[in-house]
Formats: sequence, C-alpha cells, structure tokens
Amino acid sequence: MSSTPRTSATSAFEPAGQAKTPPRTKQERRDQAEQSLVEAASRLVARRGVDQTSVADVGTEAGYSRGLVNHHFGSKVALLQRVARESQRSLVDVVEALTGDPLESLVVLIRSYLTWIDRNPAEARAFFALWGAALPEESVLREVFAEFDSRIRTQIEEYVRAGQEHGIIRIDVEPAGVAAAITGMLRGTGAQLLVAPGQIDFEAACTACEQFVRRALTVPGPSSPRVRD
Amino acid sequence: MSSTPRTSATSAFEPAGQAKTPPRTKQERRDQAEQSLVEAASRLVARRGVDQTSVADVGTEAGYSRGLVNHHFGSKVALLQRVARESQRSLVDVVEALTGDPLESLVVLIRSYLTWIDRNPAEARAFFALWGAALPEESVLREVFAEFDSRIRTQIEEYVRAGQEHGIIRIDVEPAGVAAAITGMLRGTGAQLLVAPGQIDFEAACTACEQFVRRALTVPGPSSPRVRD
Amino acid sequence: MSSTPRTSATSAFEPAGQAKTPPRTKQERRDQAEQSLVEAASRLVARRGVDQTSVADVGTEAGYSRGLVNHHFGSKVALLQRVARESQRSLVDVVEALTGDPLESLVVLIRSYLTWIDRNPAEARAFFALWGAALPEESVLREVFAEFDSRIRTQIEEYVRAGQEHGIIRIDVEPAGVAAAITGMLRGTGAQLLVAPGQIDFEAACTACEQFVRRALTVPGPSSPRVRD
Amino acid sequence: MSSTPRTSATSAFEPAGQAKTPPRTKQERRDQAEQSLVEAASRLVARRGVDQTSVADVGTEAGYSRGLVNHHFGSKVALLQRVARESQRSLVDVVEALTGDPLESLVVLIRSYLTWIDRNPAEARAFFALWGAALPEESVLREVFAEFDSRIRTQIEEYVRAGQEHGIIRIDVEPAGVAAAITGMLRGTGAQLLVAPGQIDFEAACTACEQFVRRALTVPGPSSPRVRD
DNA sequence: GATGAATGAGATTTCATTCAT
DNA sequence: AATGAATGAAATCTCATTCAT
Repeated sequence: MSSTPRTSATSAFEPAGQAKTPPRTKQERRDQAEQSLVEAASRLVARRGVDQTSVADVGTEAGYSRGLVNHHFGSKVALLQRVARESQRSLVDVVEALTGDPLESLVVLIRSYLTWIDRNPAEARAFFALWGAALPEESVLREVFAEFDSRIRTQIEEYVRAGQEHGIIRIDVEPAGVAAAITGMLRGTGAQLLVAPGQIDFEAACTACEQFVRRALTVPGPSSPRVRD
Repeated sequence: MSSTPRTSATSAFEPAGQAKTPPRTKQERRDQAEQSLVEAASRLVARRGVDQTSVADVGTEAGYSRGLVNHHFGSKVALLQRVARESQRSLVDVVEALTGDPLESLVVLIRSYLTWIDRNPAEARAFFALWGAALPEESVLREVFAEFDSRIRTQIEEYVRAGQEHGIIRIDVEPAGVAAAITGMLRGTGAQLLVAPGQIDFEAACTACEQFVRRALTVPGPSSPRVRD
Repeated sequence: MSSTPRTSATSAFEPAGQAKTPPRTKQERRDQAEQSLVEAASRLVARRGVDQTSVADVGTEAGYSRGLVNHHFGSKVALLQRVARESQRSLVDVVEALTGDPLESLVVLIRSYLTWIDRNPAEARAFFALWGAALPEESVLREVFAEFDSRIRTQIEEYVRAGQEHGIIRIDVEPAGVAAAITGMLRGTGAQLLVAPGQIDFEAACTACEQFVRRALTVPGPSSPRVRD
Repeated sequence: MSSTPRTSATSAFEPAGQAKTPPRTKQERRDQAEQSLVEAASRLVARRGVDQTSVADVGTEAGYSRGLVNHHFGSKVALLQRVARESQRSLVDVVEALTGDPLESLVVLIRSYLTWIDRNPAEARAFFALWGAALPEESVLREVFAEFDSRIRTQIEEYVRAGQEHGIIRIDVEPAGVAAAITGMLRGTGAQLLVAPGQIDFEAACTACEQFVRRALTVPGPSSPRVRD
C-alpha cells in the first residue's frame, strides 16, 4: 500500500488485500494472528462500537478462540489503541505522499480522503467510531488521537507554509488555523457521510470542500479577478 | 453575535442554571426530576462517554436514586435519545435565529458555534460524545443524528440559496454541497478543540473557517478583485 | 352463579357476567375496585404466571392506577391469596351443588369440571397457574391450596361413604383413596387440556374419566356382570 | 416393581449420587459443572419455585460462582428447559421399561410412579414445580411439557391398544382418552401428595388409582362376574 | 501458541413497597 | 379513595480477566 504512493494519492487508500496463506515460522504465525485480530476488531468496532465489542467476539470473529486477544495484547485497551493506530494509517499515508504544488496537494488530499471514506466505509467507520470514543474527557483513546491529529495538522501546516513561501498560497492566512479548519472539514464531512450515507451527495460535498480550500488560499491575481475552478 | 448576549440565538448557549427548589405539584416534580436527570446524564456522558455512564450513576449524579432513570425514561436508550435531542438545541437555536445578509449570517454562525464550544466545553463535549457514539453502524443514536444533521444542512442550504437569489452568494456553488461542507467544518473543528484543548489556537481556527466560507461564497467583484477579509 | 345450583351442575361454571355500572356508595365503589383488581390479576396470572405479574400491571389492567393494589390489599401476597381463593369458587360451587344419587353425582362432577375448564380456559388457567405456584416447598400459596384440596377431598369422600351406605358404591374401596384419585384425575387431566389445548380430545378424555369412576365404584351385579356404560 | 430394584425401570428412580472429584480434561470439567448446575437448579426449584430461584443462587448452590450458569447455558430459560428435560427422565424410563401383560404394566406404572414421588419428594417436587410453571399461557416451558406429555400419552395409548388386540383390555374404551386420564391421574395425585404430604394416605390413593385402571379396562368375564382385586 | 473454564464486578431492568399529594 | 413519584433490592446477563490445560 505505502510502497506506491507516487502514482496517485488515492491509491494509498486501496484495500491491502493480502492473501491469508499459512505462514511458516512462529513469528509469522504470531504476526498473522495479531493482524487477524486487529482486522476483526476493526470490523466489529465499525459495526457495534467500542464498548459493545467484546474481546471474546474479536477472537471468534478472527477465527480463533475467545482468549486470544488477551493472550496477544494483554488487555482490551491495548488492542483498541493498536486498532486506532492502524486505522490512522490510511490518512497518514495519503498526507505523506503528497508532492508537488502545495495548494494542489491540499486539494488532492481532500478528494483522496473523502473518496477513501466513500469507498471503504467499513474501515472508515471503524476509524470514526474510535475517534468518537476519544471525545469524552476521560477516554483512554484521547491521547492517541490528540497526538495523531496534531501530526496531521502539522503536516498540513507545513504545506501551507511552503505554499506561502513559494507565493502560491496567500500570505494573509494563518497556517495553523487553516490546518485545523481543513482537518476539521475532512473529519466532519466524513462523519456526515457515515451517519447518513444516502442523504449526502458525495460529489457535491467533495467539490464544495475543494472550493473552500482553493478559494481561501489562492493568491488573488492582480489582473484576473476570476478565481479558477 | 457572541458580543450581544441579548439576542435569542446567543442566549441559547447560556447555561440553564435553574435552582432546584422542591416543587409543589406532581407534574412539577416530574418535570424537575426529568430535567435534573437529563442534565446529570449530559455531564456524565461528557466525562466518561455513553457506555461508561450507567443509569444508576445518572440517578445518583442528579441527586436521586439509582432507579429513577428507568422510572422516568423506561430505558437507557430513551434517556440518551432525549439527552441527544436536548444537546442539539443550542445549534438549532442559533441557526434558526440567523437574520439579515445570508452570507454574513453564515459567517456569524461559524463564530457563534465555535465560541459556544469554547465557552461551554462540558455541554459541547456531551454533544460530541453522543455524536461519536452514533457513528457505528448499529448505533441506536444514528437515526437521531441523521435527522438532526439533515435539518441543519437544510437550513444552511436555504441560506445559501437565498444568498444566491439576492446576488450575494456566487451562483457557481452547489448549495447542498456547501451545506455539508460547512456543517462538517463546524463539527470537525469543534471536535478537535475538544480532543486537544491546548493544542489548537481557537482564534486562528475560527478565523480560518470564516475565511473559507466568505472567500468561497463571495461573488467575485468585477472592478475590485481583492476579496475583502 | 351459586344462586342456581340445582338446575345443572354445569351451570355453576357459567361466567358471572355482572355489568360494571358505576355504584353509589363508597363501600360499593371499594368493592367494585377490589373485584376489578382480582379479575385483572386473574387474567394476568393466566397469561404470564404469578411472578411475572406485577402489582402495577394489575392496577393498570383493571383500569386504575399502579398503586391501587397496595392501597386495597396491602401486599402482593395478599392479593394472590385472594385471587387463589376466588379461583376455587367454581369447583367448590359445583361440588357443593351435587345432589341425588352419590355415584351419579361424582360422574356429573367430572364432566362438569372438565367442561368448565374447556369453556373457561382463562379462568381455569389462572387457577392452575396458582396451583402450580403452590407446589414448591416454600410457596406462600401452599397452605391455601392444601386447605382447599382437603375440603374437596372431604366432600368427595362423604359422597363415596354415602354411596356405600346406600349400597350404590362398592364397599371394597377406601373413600379417602378414591377421593384423592378423583381429585387428582380432575386436576391432572385439566392441566393437560391447558398445557396442550389442541392435542387432547376433550370428549375422549372426559369419557375415560367417567368410565374410570363408574366402573371402579359400581357395585358388581350378581346376575348381570356387564357393567353399564 | 419397586421391590425389584434390579430392573432398569426402577433404577431410573435411584439418586444419581456420583462423587464430585476434580476431573482431568476440559470436557470432563465442563460436563461435571453442567451436571452440578442442573442438580443444584433442581433442588432450588423444588424448594422455592422457578421464579424465586436465581441463576446466581444456582451457581452458588452448585459450589461454583454466580456467573457460571450463564457461561454454560447462556440464559436462565435454557437452564430451566434442561432441568425440565432431565426431570422427565424418571417417568420416561419407567414407561419405556414396561413389559409383559399390557394391563398389568399400566397398573405397575401407576404404583411405580407414585412410589417414586413418595420416595424422592425433592426431585418430584422439582418436576412438578416446573410443570406448574408451564401452565401460564406465555410460559417458555409450555412447549417442553406439551411435547413430553404427548410422548407419555402415546406410550400409554400403545399399551392400551396392544391390550385390546390381545383381548386383555376392553374394546369399548378409547385408547387416547384412557391415556389422558391415566396421565392426568398420575400427575394430579402426585401433585396432591406434594402439596399436603401429611394429609394423604399414600397407600390408599395408590390403591384407588390402581383400581380405577384395572376395573375400567379389564374385560368383563362371562362366567365369573367378580372383577379380581 | 492457543484454548476455554471459571470468576466476579458491574450493567440494565423490573418491581414491591412507601409516602406525599 | 386514588394516584403516581420515588426508592432500593434483586434479577438476568455481559464481559474483561485469570489461569489450568
């Protein structure tokens, strides 16, 4: 997945699709079991939520026994944190794969991310369910997502700053604020797609988000006031 | 808008703060108890999340007995749906109170909403925790939020359409898409404020959101290409 | 109901059918409410059993409030004992109404009782549900039914003894044993009718019970060995 | 029959009495725990009734933890159905072990069954308490007992029919009706023994039941009109 | 490495009862 | 007389975790 990030941002969101062939060594078996458990947990979290998913169910869903989660991860919290981190991979991959024109990169990011949600609703829902579970004050997942959000914003911030340095992005915007707004727009729009899949016109929402970013950041041309779109 | 607390929209964000005096009639007692339970549930959901909040805790937090929630609401789900609906009131109130210039109204909406979150983090966190809990596929809260999100988007959509009819908002934007993008931006930015309160510069994020909307929707002036901001 | 016992044993099992006209005096209102509660309890016990019937449900089913049962009866146990006693009335009435030839009376009793069950399955089921609840060692209803069963058996025993004195019933049967066997046969056959209504041929079962009693008790004729039936 | 404990029918009424030694394999542990739980449930149901027996009590009574019933049976209903089925074994065993003269077999059945009740009042009371709990319309146990009663009646019916074919039982009786009457007599008489143990003369009741069956079914002899008894 | 038997804390819910209205 | 708000005990069931196999 992350080995071909150049071809297209969207390709980073393609399903992994590894075949489940019986591995040889103990370490491979161990890794395979853990991976199966993480994926099973992701499916169940997407379906029922964090607290309605039991470790026994995860073991069974993965095709193993009720006790395997604790055997491998020690506790439910550890499993969830692992699942949360894995569920962030898609966004990290796409953000880190952005190249070229900083402004265009941000526009591509928006479409890539929303397209990933649209095409991988199960994985996306798992991510959002975990993120939603991180919102209460005492959530054990809060730190995981606080760190992660921070990294994403920092990346976007750097793109904005680079664009400003290259004269591609207006200098009268605050990079940190823009990063927060873009990240928020992606999350909030994605969440709406998942809460009511049929009610939102994906293309219209995606286009609007792109317009927001492009028009807000494009340097106003002195002669041609028409913003390209 | 947040500087003029007299308007009804802003007042909707003020804490309720009614004193708990022993009421006379049965109906008053009933109403008071239910209100106390809803507020207690809101506090606990903000703190611990939906599933880590027990109905017994809610009763105790409200100053009553463990069994009162079921006496009044019949089930935990019914209570949560009630809390979810009440937690939406603030946003509904502010959206419905918007008047005057459609574009300015939308900009005001953004600042009002984010300011409300910044100033009422407990209530806001309750709302977001419930919203997060609505994301899994089988969540009993999904329908409540699907309906609610839809209403909010419809309101915003109407503002956009009105602005287009009055020549204040560009006609090359899709009202439904813009509504989804704005709603998403508010939700996602608000959520980030709650996940990592210290890491986000509220003013910068708020300003960026305002810029996104104003620049994306403002009709490009023929003589003065500089978009005001 | 008990005012016309002579016409036919079966008539004693007819439904009471009193109209529920608003009564005048307080005492009448009180009696009417209690009667309504007892009947409601009977219906609910027949439907759901003793422990699955709550006093609140009884009040509601009777068309009153949740609290009326405790207001009138003080406790659930007191209500149940009252319902149990009322549910025994039908059998008591029919047993006490028997007249004429003792052997024929017993045969009539059998058909009357089983017919009552067949025609009043709701009331009958209430009686049997209460009787079933009396079987555990520590049941609060045990004494009520022990007394009642004893009275029924004593009545039957007297019929048998009277028949023996008149030379109509064989003297080589033990009246007490016969009374227990007849009572048991009625109860056990009735219970089967209620457990699996469709599976039992009422007429065949009833006839068999009659044959059992008639043939077991009839004095063997010296010249005509054929037992009449 | 009860004087010859070697026959399999009677042995079915003997207490199980296996010692509780710690088993080796998981399967043995599982079976042992389940058996202990079923027996504990039987004891408690006999003592307090179905609804007054909690699954936690069953676990404790069996010498295990509160949660084991749900671990093994999943629900209280499943446990009760299992207990009901096990409690029927004694009667099934004795009915299926009957051999030889059909009429005498039925007479033996009566004494065997009532004797079992008299000697094993705890197990018998459990069976009857469950049977009593099956009488309400919506009881989850109804089907279990409907099936069971049907099987018993069918067995008895076949005996009657066989007796008629061999000329041992009168042909002017309906086998199905007789089966219902005999089953009912056993149940109802047994129940009375349990409701008021001291008030019933076991021997007299048992003898009366035997007389009922023998005299009702015996083919009237042409030369010797005296029915033997 | 993997299983699953067993535990016991804790969740939701039901409900008999008390008592103020 | 009647209502129903409120309580708190107790029920069933879920489940993370421990541990023997």
